[in-house]
Amino acid sequence: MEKQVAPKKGKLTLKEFSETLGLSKSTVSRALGGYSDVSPKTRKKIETAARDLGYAPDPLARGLKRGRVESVGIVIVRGSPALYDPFLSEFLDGVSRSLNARGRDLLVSTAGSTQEAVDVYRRLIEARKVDGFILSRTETHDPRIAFLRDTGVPFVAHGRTDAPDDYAWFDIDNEAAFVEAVNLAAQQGHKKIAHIAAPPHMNFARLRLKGFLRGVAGAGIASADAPVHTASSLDIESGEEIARRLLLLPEPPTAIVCAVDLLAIGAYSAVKSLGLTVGQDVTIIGYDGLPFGAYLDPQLTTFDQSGGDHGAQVADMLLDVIEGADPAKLQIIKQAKLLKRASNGPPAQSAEELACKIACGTAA
Amino acid sequence: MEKQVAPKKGKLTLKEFSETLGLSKSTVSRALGGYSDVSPKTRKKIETAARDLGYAPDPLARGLKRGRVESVGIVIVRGSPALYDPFLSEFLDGVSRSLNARGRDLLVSTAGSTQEAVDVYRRLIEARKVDGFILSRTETHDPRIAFLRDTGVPFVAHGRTDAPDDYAWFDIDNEAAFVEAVNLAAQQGHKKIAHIAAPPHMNFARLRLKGFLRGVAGAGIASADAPVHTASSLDIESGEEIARRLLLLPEPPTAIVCAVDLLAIGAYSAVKSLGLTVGQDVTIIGYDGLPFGAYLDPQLTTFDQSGGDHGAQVADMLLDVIEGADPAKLQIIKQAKLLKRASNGPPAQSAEELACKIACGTAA
DNA sequence: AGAAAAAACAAAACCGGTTTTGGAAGCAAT
DNA sequence: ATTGCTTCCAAAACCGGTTTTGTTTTTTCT
Repeated sequence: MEKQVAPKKGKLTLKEFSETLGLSKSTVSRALGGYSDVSPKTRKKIETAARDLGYAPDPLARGLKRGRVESVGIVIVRGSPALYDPFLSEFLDGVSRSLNARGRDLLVSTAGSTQEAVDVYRRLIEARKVDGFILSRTETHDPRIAFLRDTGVPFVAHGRTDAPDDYAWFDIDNEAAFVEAVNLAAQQGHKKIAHIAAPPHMNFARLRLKGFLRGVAGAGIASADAPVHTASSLDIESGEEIARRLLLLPEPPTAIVCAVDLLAIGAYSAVKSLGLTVGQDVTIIGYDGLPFGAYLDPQLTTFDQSGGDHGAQVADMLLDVIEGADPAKLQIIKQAKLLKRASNGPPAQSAEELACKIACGTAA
Repeated sequence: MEKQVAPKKGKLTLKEFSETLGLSKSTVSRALGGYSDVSPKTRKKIETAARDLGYAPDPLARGLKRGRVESVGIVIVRGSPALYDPFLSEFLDGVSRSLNARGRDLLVSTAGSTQEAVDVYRRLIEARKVDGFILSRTETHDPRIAFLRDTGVPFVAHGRTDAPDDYAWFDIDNEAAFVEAVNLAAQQGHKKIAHIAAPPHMNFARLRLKGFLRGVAGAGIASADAPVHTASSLDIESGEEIARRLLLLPEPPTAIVCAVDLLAIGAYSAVKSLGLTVGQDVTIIGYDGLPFGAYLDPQLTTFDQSGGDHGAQVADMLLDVIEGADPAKLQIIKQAKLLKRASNGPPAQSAEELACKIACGTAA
């Protein structure tokens, strides 16, 4: 194979463009850049010609001088259960739409852990491939945020950490959502409500637990009647196993509030395998709004995520930060929307009676 | 806010680096570029110093001169049911890994249709943001491929079109997989096997149908005993509706081979709602290997996708094309792997008996 | 030993823009 | 009429590399 010569794309260059106009490069550049020392007449002429001839500056060359590349990055930490859920695709779609509307693009990379993500950040910064970052799935103590804050690179987090004071973030009010979930169950007459929590190093998990505890306290339920079990991994198996353990307690909960939908789906299995009916014997409430939840029997009561909107919002915030906005002033919290479906309802019997029913079922 | 001055990153520049070495820019650049007109001694010295001082050329500046940016693009066409499935995330992960291993990055954008995707391609090419593209979910007549072929920009398709001759692609042997699916059912004694097809403008759908037809012909089943219904959209509802229609035929099929898992999941609902048992009364076979399939009752027999491997493979191919390989010689086809689980089995009764059973059930 | 060829490095042009500096023309004030 | 300001445009430097062209030194050949 012959050594390949660059095809010399027929792109119109500033030099050529300005020559056909009979003006200098600098004048044309300044006119298009909106500087003041160009007469209105000349400016008009240049702008018209640019449109007609289809001139647009090469972002690469511009980036070299300006130090910006008009791209932002996101590093997805794999291994999380994110693979199951449509949230990521929707989120990326929203981000992409927002960015494209403002002439930017999105660079995506993956990493095995948040630590590894930091290495990727370092590489991308070093290589000058992005102007800033979007972070997703923040952890309670997040090394990524520490790193980016230190380097001074613009970023926006989707989700907070334990010290969400001086950077830009967008988050759902997880705490309020779980207060609401507990209230829903309490109002329907549940006296014993359990929580299957996610590992507390995920910040959302911490907040959901906090909301759960605030909810039960508010409903006047003793903490002994509000057992909390933490799942080590956020998958269906884990949900099933823990729900089963909860239901086999001497006094089983009549309602189980799950940190994420996958755990709730597992809980369905546990309830069914014990011969019970979801929504009658046991209320199950999830969180994530997985489309799949609508196909479960009965349909899962959960909270909507609307990842697209989040993505768009976060991307917009990041562009603002890149353009100089104060990150500490860009902090947005949004309420989650309850999707009330069919997996919740008044308890068919009390906890004691439920325990009895379970004992009979498993004995049989 | 004051006009912000570029922070002047402390990056080591070629000029500085070569000066500390007492050499010229050109010599240093050529040494690191592996050119021959540098003495071994000098080269060694330069390479060592580069490592010690952490010098790396700025990709932006390099790209400006070379015409390459060390990034490739992928435009995801939204609106497809892709949102449900983990394939996309896994695919992106695979792509990203492969690219990063070779020092490249991935730029992701979204579009509402393949036509719109072409506009995005045009913009990204014009803006010189990528060196090539990865296409996913090819259609039978794909405008994206026509466009990219005409412009001469390197690309690799994940999936073929109807005329897969002169470009690089990677595809699963959809046809063979569906022959296998039919054979599986036929060998277990099914005499009447239906296919819920996907819209034929998706190329994989065309090939799966082709495989299905070849399979039934090979099994000696008359086409009257192998009804094909095409789903207008690839979702659960659609699968349920069509499966229901199939089962209410005078002589219902005892096995249903579905083009994708989502349709199969819908078929489960139809079977169950008619009081039948999946895997006994009716065999259901899917395709996609959605993790969710393993949690259905009974577990869904389907074909594995392993999106990560595909992504990695496709990315590698693209880099080869960018480096000058002949696209027409890069065409890889891979066999799908059957995940034999519990939704298939010998028919509990003949088609006539099944019709009877269904009639009783719906009457009751 | 002298000419030709090869080796090793340096200087300068270039990629395609932006930004700083410079300079001519036009007008008001002294 | 000279000085002093603006206004508007052009020249040149710069961003940080790569590549082409030049030059000096060393080696090889007759």
